[in-house]
Amino acid sequence: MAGIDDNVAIIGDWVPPSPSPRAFFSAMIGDDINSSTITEPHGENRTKGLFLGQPEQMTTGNAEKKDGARTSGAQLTELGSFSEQKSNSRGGLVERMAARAGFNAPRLNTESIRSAETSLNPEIRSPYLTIPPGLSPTTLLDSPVFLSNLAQPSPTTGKFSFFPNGSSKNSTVSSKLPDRSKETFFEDINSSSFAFKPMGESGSSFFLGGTSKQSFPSIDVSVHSENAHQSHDVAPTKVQSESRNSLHFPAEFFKLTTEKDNGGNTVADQRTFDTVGGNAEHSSPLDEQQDEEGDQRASGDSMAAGVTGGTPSEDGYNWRKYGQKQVKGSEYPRSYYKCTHPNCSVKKKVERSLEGHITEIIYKGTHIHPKPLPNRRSAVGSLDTQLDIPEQVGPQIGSVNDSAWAGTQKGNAAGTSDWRRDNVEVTSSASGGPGPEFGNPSSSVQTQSETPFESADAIDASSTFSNDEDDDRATHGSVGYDGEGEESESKRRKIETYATEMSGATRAIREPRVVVQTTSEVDILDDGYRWRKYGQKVVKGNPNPRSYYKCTSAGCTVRKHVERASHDLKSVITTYEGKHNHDVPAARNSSHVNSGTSNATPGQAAAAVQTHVHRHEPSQVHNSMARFERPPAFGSFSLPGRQQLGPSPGFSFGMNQPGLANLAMAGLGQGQPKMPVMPIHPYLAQQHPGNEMGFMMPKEERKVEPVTEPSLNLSNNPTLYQQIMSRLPLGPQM
DNA sequence: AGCCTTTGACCAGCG
DNA sequence: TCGCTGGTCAAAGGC
Repeated sequence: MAGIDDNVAIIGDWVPPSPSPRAFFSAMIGDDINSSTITEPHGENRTKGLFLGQPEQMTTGNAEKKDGARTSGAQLTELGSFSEQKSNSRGGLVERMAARAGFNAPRLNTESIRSAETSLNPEIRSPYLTIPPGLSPTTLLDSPVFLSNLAQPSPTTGKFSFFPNGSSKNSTVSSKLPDRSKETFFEDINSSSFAFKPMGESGSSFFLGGTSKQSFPSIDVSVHSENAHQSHDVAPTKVQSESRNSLHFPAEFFKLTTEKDNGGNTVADQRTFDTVGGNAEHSSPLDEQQDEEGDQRASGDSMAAGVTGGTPSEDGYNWRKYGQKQVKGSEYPRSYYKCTHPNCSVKKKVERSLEGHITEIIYKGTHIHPKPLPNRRSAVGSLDTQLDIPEQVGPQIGSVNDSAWAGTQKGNAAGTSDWRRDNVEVTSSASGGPGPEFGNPSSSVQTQSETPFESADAIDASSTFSNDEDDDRATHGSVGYDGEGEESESKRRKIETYATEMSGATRAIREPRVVVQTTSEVDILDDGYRWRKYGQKVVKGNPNPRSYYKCTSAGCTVRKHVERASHDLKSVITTYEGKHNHDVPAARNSSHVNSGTSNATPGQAAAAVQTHVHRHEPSQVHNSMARFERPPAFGSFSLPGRQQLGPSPGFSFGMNQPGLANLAMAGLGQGQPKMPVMPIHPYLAQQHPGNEMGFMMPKEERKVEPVTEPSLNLSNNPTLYQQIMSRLPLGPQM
């Protein structure tokens, strides 16, 4: 594959002029790394554990082998052979899939990691880099010092002070590392069986597998592709930086990559992995770790979540388990999770050993939101907890291809060949795709818009955050962290500031509640929309059970609960809550599961700019301050014959917040809904077009109970709710 | 009150 | 068409 070759070539070009990364690393942690070799017989588990994301490595290695003439640098060679060995060390499904697909999807094997970490053998320990609490391997990766192109000093620079062995100097050293060194640094790590020794069960292994390992290799691919196709417009250094969040990649880069992806799976795959892993990467490594540590303490599984999503909540995101199954060929039961964020369709499959250790995690999709703030009630899907910080909002890649785990993001863990293919598809679509996501390579790819650096710009615009990836993360992920831990003050402040701004918006986006009491036996359940019952409960005051429903339409956050009136069993009280962003599904008979295809697709929604309640309002579209709808130009991004990738067009991203709006405008061009835009309730948009203060409005619940207006055509259920909603007062919601 | 997990059943794709 | 399999649904109960 050209992509691979390119990679190799690039890699070769990047032969480090500076001290070997290994030497560097060695200096930090001693000779352990050097002493440790891939042949070190520490058991298979160890080997496996040490090399999460090996597929990527393998790819690189294979490529190298494939075109050894182009491969320069002992490191690469070593890496290649090493990868190969890894490959050998790991058998089973992944390999089979790899063989079948010609590609190895990264697979997170936290179990292995655990084994390694639990080892008491000093020798085993040696190759590990012990990271003190508060510092994650990804922190290193994220550190501005690795962003040579980012001259700005960052508070995060201090992260290295936490480097093991108390080598504060490490920080200095790292910062001085040539880009190439940086890159090779990790390669060496890989090749030398470097691993971050998990702190506790969860361990940092997660980072290694999910972030460090996967993101980097994949990055390499992207970079290489870029270089190969882009005349090296992007300095390796820069690329390296990008590896973490792709924020600074020129649009062309993504475009090229995408194109390449279309033609070559390898690149696409790699990139995809980035994307997948990207989710995790969005978050600040440091914060993430900190946050995760807590989680891990509880579950003991691993940080895997963060990037790889160990336990449902360990990765910082909120997940709802919707199924579990013993799949054939799998030793352990597989659990299925969905991100509880209203508009996020990310799913993951987690296999756990009997001990509860995660043995495999496969992500599908890309989070379109930052990690929810910890320490808040685990609001599943709650806007309060999961800020709809649009940050990445752009396109909901994951949702986009829900059709079959397409769009997938193998988070870190990775994937099967099928997922890989999906990724490719996604990527392709992304190439035309809309919105980029911060820190998400794939998203970046998607961005391929005309505005280069949109991501970066967006971030910058966002402000207060410096433009380095760390900041980026702060914007995307850190926001979701409480920052408990060693987080620097400055960073904390930034986060807080951002969070504060976001919170304002969050309050503003409180969705209205409309209570509708029907007097007929026609249950509003049959209101034309598709609902999924997710709970039932008997609430006091009413002996009749209340059923809870969520709109099954992708991207729709509308919920409702229905119960019979205690005083009149014929009366059905339905309480709607949420914004309502799509039209009534065309066909009631369409597959429920595949509602995504039957329900208004994002594109459709975009075109119509309709919501359950508010179908009108062209003004919404034109209200630049109120909604951030996908411009027509985005049409080019939509995938022919498939669900549109990005955020649902009907998905409204409010930008009422002056600051945010400005930022958005400053950093993003039209059609680049990737900036921090806040979802805003349609009411706000309607009622306060251009009202920049709209988002400051306190949450409010509108209640219309019971609905008694005879004018409401109850017989026409599909429009009942709309009628009701449309009749709501238009006054300010302040 | 709201959401989660559990778990058996259902559904669709595939050979 | 049938059986297998993976993925999802949804009732019930728990947190």
